[in-house]
Amino acid sequence: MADDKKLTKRSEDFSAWYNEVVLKAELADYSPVRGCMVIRPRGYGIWERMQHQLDTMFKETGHENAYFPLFIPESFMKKEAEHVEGFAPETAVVTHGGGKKLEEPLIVRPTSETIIYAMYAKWVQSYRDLPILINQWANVVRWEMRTRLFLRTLEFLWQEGHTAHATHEEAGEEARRMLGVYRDFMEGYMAMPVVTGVKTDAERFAGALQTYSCEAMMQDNKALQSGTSHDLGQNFAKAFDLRFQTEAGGIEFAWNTSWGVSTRLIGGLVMTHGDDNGLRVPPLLAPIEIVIVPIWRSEEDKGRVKAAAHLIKESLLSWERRIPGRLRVHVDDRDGIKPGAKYFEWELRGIPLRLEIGPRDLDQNQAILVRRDTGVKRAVSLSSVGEDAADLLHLIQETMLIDARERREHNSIRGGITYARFREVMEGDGGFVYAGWCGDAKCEAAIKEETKATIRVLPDEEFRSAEPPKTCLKCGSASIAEALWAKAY
RNA sequence: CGGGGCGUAGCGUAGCCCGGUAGCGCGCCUGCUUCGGGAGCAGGAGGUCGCUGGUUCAAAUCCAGUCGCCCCGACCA
Repeated sequence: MADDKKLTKRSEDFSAWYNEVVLKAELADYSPVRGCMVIRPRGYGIWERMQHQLDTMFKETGHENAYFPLFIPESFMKKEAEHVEGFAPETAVVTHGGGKKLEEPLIVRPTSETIIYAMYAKWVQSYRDLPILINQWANVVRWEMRTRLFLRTLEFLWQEGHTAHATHEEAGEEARRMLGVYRDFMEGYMAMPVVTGVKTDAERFAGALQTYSCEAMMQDNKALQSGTSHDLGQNFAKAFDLRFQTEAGGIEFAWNTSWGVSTRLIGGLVMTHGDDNGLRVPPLLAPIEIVIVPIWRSEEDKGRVKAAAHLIKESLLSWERRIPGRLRVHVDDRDGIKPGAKYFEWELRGIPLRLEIGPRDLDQNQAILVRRDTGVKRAVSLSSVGEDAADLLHLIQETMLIDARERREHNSIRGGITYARFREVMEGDGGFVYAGWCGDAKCEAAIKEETKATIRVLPDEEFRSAEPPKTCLKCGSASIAEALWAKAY
């Protein structure tokens, strides 16, 4: 049945489409544990490439990796009032170990601020010990009510950077710097454009002074918070007695930041780039960039075409490209499956470039390159296939970002929207709406109540409208900041 | 936790009202023919019908209970 093979269309049921893509492209699968998923090799391969690139960027900005325990003493969590209040409802608690009740319950980390700053307090005596710039790659647990593959699971993988500084200014710069790193990564590698800005009180991280965020627009026009960076001020330093002696001889509390991105990014990748044929992976993150499909009729052709396919792979692997690393190539020479079936399979999995080689091509010393993003086919000479493939991959990467940005702008509304119109938009197609805000949390809450839309961020300057809004979207009094409103994941 | 739905082969499902040998599609295995956009034919493997109890000569089917999952609402990367 042909219908069994087709995905639900995005326009029919976006949520069903998303689940099918994740499962059928073999990125992840449901596990026997409620709310927890298994990340399969094709999904984990993308995560590994994300990790590698981010890790490089963290190192380039002076950070080192370390590892802190999974378990956090309950008393640690309780030391920062807002923090415990924010996370208590969603923590998993270990009460027994080795068959005995523990004297003090252990929290399975939902995030590691408390244990990390407790350790920093031990390591820091003087301003000479600062800054501390540490990142850890870890799993965390948050006991969510409703889960979605990659977007919200009880356990997920992430990185959390934790830094300590001598001045607030330096910490503030760090928080902004890492937000910039996230943005560069999301746009440069994921081809996922983001709006950056600062969160309102309602959406701020529990225990932070300021939370900065990257917000991306998914194809259903909802916002995905894809990375956050926090200026923690001295809140945790005070809770954990993280003090240092200044150059002048006084004693001060250190200033902290924390910042993180998670496997949620994979969900963002799917919902940013996927189409009705399946996943589309930007080349820079694709574990396989090029799949070679040999085509044959006779036994005789089969031999020579398969041999040619492997030779082409060797040729591609030896190509010196401008970016680090070799081309990542796979030859699909499985017997008993027709080429067409292979095309559908690799398209579903989102491989950016397909190379078809058949007897007729071989006779003409050429191959066919097919782009996953546009479907456009092109014949190339076997003598220049490496260069052509590398160029196309580069072009695909660029095109995906441009297309995603165009889609976002097309679904963004700016300038003088009435609240009635706003409600229509949020009940209809949704999107990003830039509008004024009076600064009162009551207006924000009322809008959330009535439309489900929230302020995703107060956008950074480059994202703001040329003409600043004058009045609050809700109450009509003077606007103190332009806000980006949207429904969110 | 409130509302709605569903548990039958790896996946999707029919059968249930009206009890009586568990069926179909996809996938899987073998063979032959195929192979430039989801192949065809032939043969084959695969099921404690979520679980427990009850009614009955007999339960996927009727009754009671229970567990799990999915969808919609309040929290969240």
